Amino acid sequence: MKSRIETDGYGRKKVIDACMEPCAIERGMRIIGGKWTGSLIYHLKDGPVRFNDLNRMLGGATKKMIDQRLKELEARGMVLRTVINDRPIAVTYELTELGRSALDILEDLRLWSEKYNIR
Amino acid sequence: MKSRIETDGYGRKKVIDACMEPCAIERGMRIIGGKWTGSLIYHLKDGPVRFNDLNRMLGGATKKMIDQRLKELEARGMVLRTVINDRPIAVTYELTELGRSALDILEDLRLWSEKYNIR
DNA sequence: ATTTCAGGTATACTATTTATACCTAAAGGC
DNA sequence: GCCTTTAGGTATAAATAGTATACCTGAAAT
Repeated sequence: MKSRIETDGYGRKKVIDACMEPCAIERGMRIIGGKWTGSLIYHLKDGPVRFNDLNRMLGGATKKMIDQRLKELEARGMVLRTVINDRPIAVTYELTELGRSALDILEDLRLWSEKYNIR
Repeated sequence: MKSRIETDGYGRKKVIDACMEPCAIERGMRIIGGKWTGSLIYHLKDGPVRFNDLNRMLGGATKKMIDQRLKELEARGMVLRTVINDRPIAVTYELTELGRSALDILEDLRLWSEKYNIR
C-alpha cells in the first residue's frame, strides 16, 4: 500500500496504487474492529467461555450483538462453538489458532489505549 | 481486564471485574477501528496529504466519510489540518505525535491481514 | 407457584454509512 | 465566450448496522 498521486503533462491527476476498495488495513478492521468484536476475542483469551458469561462480561453489548459477532467469528474460523450439553442447553465458545493469532494486536491496542488514556 | 464469573453458595452467578461499558480494547477500537479511520491514518504515515488526494487513495470511501473521520481525528488531536491556500482553497492533513503513535498497531494489523489472507 | 438459569430469537426503533448531486471560485481547452 | 476540471467540501435521501425490550423452551431451586 504505497499509493501516491501523480500529475501528467496536462495537470491531470491520477492515483498510483490506490486502495481500490478495502485494502489490508481496512479488511483487517472489518473483522477485528467491528463493534464488540475485539473485546469478545480478548475475553476468550484464557479458554472456553459460555454465552451468557460473555454477555455478563461485556456490559453494554446486547445478546443479539454478541450472538451476531460470535456467528461471524465462527464463520471466519476464528472461534469454535461447542454444545457441551442439551436439555439444559449449554455451549462454550473458544478461540481457534486463527482467533488466537489476533491476540497480540489486541493486546497492543489495549496498551496503547491505556497509555494515551483513550476514552 | 481480568473479568471472571463466580458462583455463590446458592448457584447464583455474578461477574467480577466486568467491562462495565467499553473497556480499553473497546475504547481503542472506537477511535482506530471506525470505518475508514485506520486506512486514513495509515495513508498519512509519510507526511501531509491533501483532502482530495486522500479521497482518491481510499477508493470506496465517500468525501463525507473522509471529512467526518478527519474531523473526529482532528478533534482527538491525532491529525492536524492546515489551510495552505485560500482563493483556490487548499488544505493538508498530517499526523500529530499521538496519531503517529497508532501506526505500529496498524502496521501489525496490515501484516496480520495479509498473512492470513483476510478478505 | 414463581423465579432463575441456560441460549438464544422477534420486534421496533435509532444511529451510522452510502450514493448522488450540488456549491463557490479559479484555471485550461477550444 | 463556453464547457470542463480542480479544490474542499455540504445537502439530501436511501440502505445498513446497532440498541432496547420482551419473549421462548425446559429444568431446577425457593
